[in-house]
This record gives sequence, structure tokens and C-alpha cells, in this order.
Amino acid sequence: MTQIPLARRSPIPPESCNLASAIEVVGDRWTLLILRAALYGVRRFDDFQAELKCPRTVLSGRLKGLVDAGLLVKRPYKAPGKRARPEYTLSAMGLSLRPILIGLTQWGDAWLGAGESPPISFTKAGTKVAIRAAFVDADGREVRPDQIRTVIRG
Amino acid sequence: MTQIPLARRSPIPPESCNLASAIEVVGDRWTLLILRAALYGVRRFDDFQAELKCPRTVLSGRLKGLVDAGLLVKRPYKAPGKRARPEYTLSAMGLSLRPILIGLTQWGDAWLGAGESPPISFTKAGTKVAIRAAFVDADGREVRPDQIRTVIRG
DNA sequence: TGTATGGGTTCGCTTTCTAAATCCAGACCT
DNA sequence: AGGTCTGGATTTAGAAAGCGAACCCATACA
Repeated sequence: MTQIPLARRSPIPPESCNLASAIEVVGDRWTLLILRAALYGVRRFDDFQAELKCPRTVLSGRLKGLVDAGLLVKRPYKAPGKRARPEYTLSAMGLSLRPILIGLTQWGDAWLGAGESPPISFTKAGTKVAIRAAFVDADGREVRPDQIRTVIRG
Repeated sequence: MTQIPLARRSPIPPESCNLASAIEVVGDRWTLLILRAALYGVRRFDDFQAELKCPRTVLSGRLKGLVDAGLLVKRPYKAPGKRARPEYTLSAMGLSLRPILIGLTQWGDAWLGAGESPPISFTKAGTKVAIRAAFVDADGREVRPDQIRTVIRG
């Protein structure tokens, strides 16, 4: 466990950092829980509400925000014999958050999981081999955490 | 871009999901910004405050929460000629969030970056090869997103 | 005509956030 | 000893967001 050297400030101020921008977009409890549900296939207002048990005002606000940010797409769906209603599906932008949420799931399994075996795990298609979040180089080979170097002004 | 099949509910309810637990711990704007700064080496109350420009009440509350949750360790440091003061450093638990925050940084670079080259990039030590967050199997070989399978109940 | 259903909005109340001021302990100076 | 500086907070009061419950609205169906 390498100690991080002391710094008075981050190398990039939060205002001009894309991590900080990303946090503005998804760094919110309800927003993250909505994305979690969406990644599992939930699409409809009442299903989100039943799952999250959050106030409907909050839900409609967050859904609107996620649509505005481009993570969700709102479009009508029509079940036969029912009137058309909106559904919210993940855009490519939203789908590309999946590795991050899987990484966070595994972090939770490791540190918050009370020693039990995780209720959800992830494997490579066609195998039973568990996978994990890590860093890779251009060739797709793992780079260990202590090998990571930060480069400013890329 | 594979469509996610419609679901009325997540396979695991949020109450018993470690992702939801993780979101409870770190799913907050200020908390994430504190962790970002901590990963860059910021340790002291006033340095966090100068960087985040958040109310000191919020900062002290969040730091306390992160210490309670085990992500930060509070211990005294002493600069010569100064009184001892607390500093907040990342525990192993906190450090292990680094891949996730780097992943989120790169997500922000890709989707929020306004087309500019990212201000921060990451390389493998001793090389100029850029690295990225990804999934690997047990042997450290990359698994592409479309190869990921979800397995319920451990 | 009425009832059910999904997708919201409106309404009050409570909690949390925010900014500014204040507090506090120890080091240093004279 | 008294005064000042400095880092690490807490207090206070107003603004914003969260919350639960109730209500609204359009359309299918009986």
C-alpha cells in the first residue's frame, strides 16, 4: 500500500477536471440508484419508484436530469391494449458507465459485504471465470496499481 | 450497443445489494470530491476546504463520515514549530477506490470533455503507454464489455 | 358511465446545505 | 504574561432540497 505524497492542492483544479464534471452528473445517491436499476433493465417510472422507494418528485426530477445530460433516452412505448407511455432507456453514454458500477459493486462486495459471498458476480461469457475491475495497457494486459503513473496535461 | 432486456425490478433489491451499500457510502458529490482530492495527496482540513470551496460544516461532517466508514484514517501530524493537527489519509479501503475514480475520470474525458485532450492521463511506469480501466479475468487478460455476464447468487 | 392504471404534479413539512461569524488551543513574539 | 497568528473546527440563521401524501390527467376497458 503505497502512500500518496502530500499535496496542498490537486494537480488539476476541480473546475477544469472531467472527474469533477462527471461527479456533477452522476455523483448523487438517487441518480446512481436509478442508473443501477436501469442497467438491470428497469425502464418505467413506476418500476423505478417501486424499486427505489423515493419520492416521485425526486424521481421525475432525476430522470429529467439524466435525460438532459444524455445518459437516458426518453421515448414512448406501447403495450398492447394500453395507452402509450414514456420509457427511459440507457444511451451509449449511460451504458458506458457499466464498468464503473460493476467496479463499485465489487468494491462494495470486498469492503462492505460482511464476509458473505457476493450476491452478484461477473464472469467472462462462456466460462465460469470471475472477472474484476483493473487497469490494462494498450494491448489489454493488466497493469498493477503500483505501476500506475499520473501524467498531467496529456 | 446491446439493449438491456426489460425488467420490472432489479435481480437483487437495493437493500441487500453491495452496490447500493457502496452508493450509501460514496454516492455523494462532496464525498466523491474529497476522495478525488485525497487520491491526489491532499490531507489537511484547510487544503480540502480551499480546493473544494465547500462549507466547513459540510467538510467536517463528510470527513467524519469517511473516517467512520473506514475510507479515511485520521491521525495527528506535526510540522516543526507547529502544534499537532489531524491529517486525513486514505486507508487501504479508500485507496482501492482509485480504479473506480480513474474510470470515472476517463468516462468524463470521453463524454464531457468537449473534444479536448484530457488534462490528466495515466501510464504504466517506465513507459508512455496510456492505460485505462477495464475488466480482466483471473490471468490478467482483458475482458471486453460485451463479454461480461452477470451471475446471480454467488 | 364508471373504474383502473401509469405517469406524473401540487402541497406542506422536515431535513440538509450553505455562508458567515465565532470559537479554541497551541506556537511564537515581545 | 499578554497579544497575535493559524489550522481545525462548531454555531447560527436563512435557502434549498428532500420527503410523503394527496391529487390530477389521459386512456383503456367493463
